[in-house]
Amino acid sequence: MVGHLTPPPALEWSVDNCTIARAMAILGEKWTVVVLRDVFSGIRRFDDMRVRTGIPRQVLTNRLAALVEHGVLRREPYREPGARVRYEYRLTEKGLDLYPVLIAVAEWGDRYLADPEGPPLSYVHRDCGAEVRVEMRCADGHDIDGKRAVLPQPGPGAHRRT
Amino acid sequence: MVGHLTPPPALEWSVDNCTIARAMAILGEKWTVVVLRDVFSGIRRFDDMRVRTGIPRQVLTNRLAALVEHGVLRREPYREPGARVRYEYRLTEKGLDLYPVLIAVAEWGDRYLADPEGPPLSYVHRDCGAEVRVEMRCADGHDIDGKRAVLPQPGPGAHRRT
DNA sequence: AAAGCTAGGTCTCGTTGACAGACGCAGCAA
DNA sequence: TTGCTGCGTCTGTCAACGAGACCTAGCTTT
Repeated sequence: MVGHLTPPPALEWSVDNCTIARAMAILGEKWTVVVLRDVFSGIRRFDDMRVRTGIPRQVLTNRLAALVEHGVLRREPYREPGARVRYEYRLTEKGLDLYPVLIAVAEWGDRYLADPEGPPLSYVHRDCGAEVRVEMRCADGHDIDGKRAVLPQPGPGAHRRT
Repeated sequence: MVGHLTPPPALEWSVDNCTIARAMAILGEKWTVVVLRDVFSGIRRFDDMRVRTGIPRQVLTNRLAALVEHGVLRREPYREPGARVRYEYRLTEKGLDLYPVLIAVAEWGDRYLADPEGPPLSYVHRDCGAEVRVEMRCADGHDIDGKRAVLPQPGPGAHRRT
């Protein structure tokens, strides 16, 4: 416990190695998160995704290739009886680790952007069926009460701007 | 407690009212989350953001306008001594509620995309200085252990596809 | 073996959005 | 009057998206 910290001078740390920007370079391309939503829901095949989402073929091709290239998805061969070998897309560990991102986005969207009848998709705990949410907690185990209780700080990779 | 649930038939619920897609229509535009990162870090003025991020003027103008229009930011007048009135951009409640999203993205980026020296930015608990993380927890209070313990389900707004 | 189906992948072309750089503009100061 | 500041807008170029048609490998059917 160090007492209340004060914000650092905000303009002094750089931005070119920003991990948020890098993450969003992957996740922020149009349709990428929608593809991930489907994959998390067990949709693994090109045409299933395309039909469900309406993503143009080329774009879907690009997104899947990019996600595979970034190690979020992996391409696995499968074979339906009496058909040739095809490939499906499955989450890697790196991909599964996007679950909190997906749920955080869904939670925000559900709160502010849902239709009156509610969101079309929810996430529940497999063991008890209760809705899953994300919560902020600090490494010392304190639950973060208000959002003002979080303080952005320069991290180890921060370097001053010229 | 209902025992383990089995996944629903995945192809049967629709997608056009998806709150994830709607959220990403706001957050997924290029640079939007980077702008938010700055605003959360206390950067509130056009040129400060532009210099720090390198976002082209037009794009920054568009993003700020879009975020204001969506109610994520609000435009507040301020006046430096001996200058005319200008406007700065501040988070609304709706914007502050994006904190879990921002931290979830940062956490994933930090884990997989950071430079060897570490990320340039971290989020700490204002009271104790410990790093803030997001965690998944269900409404019954169970911490979600593995990521396979979450099950996507059709929600109240789900409607079948034709 | 010829023809057709399936689950994708590829090509083309029109439209939108990003980027860089220059210019405009409302106050305030000199 | 001129210049500075903090934005905003205009212009032209290039990449990405969107719609639709066309291609393809391997299987089945005749």
